[in-house]
Amino acid sequence: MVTKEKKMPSEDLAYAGILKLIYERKFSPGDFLQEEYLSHILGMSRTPINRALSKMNIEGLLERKKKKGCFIPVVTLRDGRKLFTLRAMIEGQVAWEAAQSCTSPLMDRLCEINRQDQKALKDRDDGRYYMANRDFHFLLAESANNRYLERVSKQLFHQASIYIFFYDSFYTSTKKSAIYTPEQHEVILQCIKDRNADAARVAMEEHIIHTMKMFGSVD
Amino acid sequence: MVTKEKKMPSEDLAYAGILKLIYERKFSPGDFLQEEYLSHILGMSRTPINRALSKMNIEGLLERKKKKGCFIPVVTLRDGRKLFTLRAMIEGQVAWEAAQSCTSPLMDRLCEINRQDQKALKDRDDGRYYMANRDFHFLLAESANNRYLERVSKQLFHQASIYIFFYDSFYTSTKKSAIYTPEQHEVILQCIKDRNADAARVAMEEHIIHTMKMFGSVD
DNA sequence: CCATGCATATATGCATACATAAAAGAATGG
DNA sequence: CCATTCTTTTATGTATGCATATATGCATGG
Repeated sequence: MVTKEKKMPSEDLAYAGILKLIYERKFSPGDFLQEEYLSHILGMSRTPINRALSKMNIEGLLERKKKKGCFIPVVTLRDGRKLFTLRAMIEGQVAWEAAQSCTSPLMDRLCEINRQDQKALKDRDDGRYYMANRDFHFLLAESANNRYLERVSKQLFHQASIYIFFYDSFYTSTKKSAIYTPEQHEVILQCIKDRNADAARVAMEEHIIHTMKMFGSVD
Repeated sequence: MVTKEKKMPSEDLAYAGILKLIYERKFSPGDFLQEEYLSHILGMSRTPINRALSKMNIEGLLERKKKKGCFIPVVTLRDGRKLFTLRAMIEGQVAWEAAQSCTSPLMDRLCEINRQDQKALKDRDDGRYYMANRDFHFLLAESANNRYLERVSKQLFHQASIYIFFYDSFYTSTKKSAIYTPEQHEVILQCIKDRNADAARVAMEEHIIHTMKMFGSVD
């Protein structure tokens, strides 16, 4: 056979599937995610669904009440500002450390991802744009060569997605917040390429705060 | 009946039980934690054990290999320094925010915990000392009134425990690193009481770095 | 004697049945 | 007519049996 499709574990499929449902806006803040329903939709038993939901809960993507189930978090703009302020701090540190330890092949991949980002934005393909943006922040987190910082950075990104998916779309346009993203990413990459760690930190902090202001300015 | 024991969910009992086994040093770095063995020891089925292990894995307390199981992480001093540097940053921020939002009743509880801390240290009761120390950092994390910062702070504390439990005992004495802890906690509390956020941050950063240096100075 | 392939053992991944707790609704008493 | 309590409903929590992937050891061939 030509295709070398490795059979993915059901738990991972469940995680990806539920995440997909969330960012296709099949649920709203406060909505209840029933295990049986999800297991029916995704074509598997409750076990991997439950484990995926647990993971999302611990990562902060979902609220969970004992013996009740999982819910899409109802978040306030005030909380959102706290999250993005923390993200600015953490991802600023990521950029700072990446500027010191990032290798050339990683830089190339980051540039490539940023090109895809730009292309998806041009094509107005929201799904691909989200993926490329996520890939950029995740690969940068990995480039910092610090397992603890990487984990925290990825988790905060996931949590921020809740705001991007819901809040942002209610008050402003996603496109508005995205339109300057690729060029800001470009600036960050240039600082890292120059091994200017302090500048990389500042550029990243500004990028995160800019993203926050897109939905944080409405209350 | 006098005691109002609410029946704890098995998953929580499993989590607490496994954590207890870890900090009673029943396992060493690299050791394999077999689900069936744990379910036998803790007197429950594999299901809650598996869920507790998943939680610990996501929190970074355990390594997990697909279709293999969970292991006590094998960590290096180099990684340890990265972790404690990050903790200094995060808990410094916790202290800073707590200094602005901490209420009087919380302050009283923090002082009370610190007294227990001191007492446990005097009695050379390692278990109670660990619990009191954990309670101090956790309650402070809650005092910051920032759900995201709280989550990150608690997770990093858990991960740091791995170093405290294993590394520290191999090279130095636990008592040595603990002996100045209550008075450092006292300084932090005083800064918070004075609403001096910047001083609270510095005091906390120094406290974390001090803890790190107890085992970070041997390589 | 070493390398490669296969068989077997073992522990996790998954599916399913049942137990249990929380919430909603009905019935009864004030 | 409202409040309280009991019943019923419903979805999660837990236990268990089977499927499956990984690793180990043995056998066989070069």
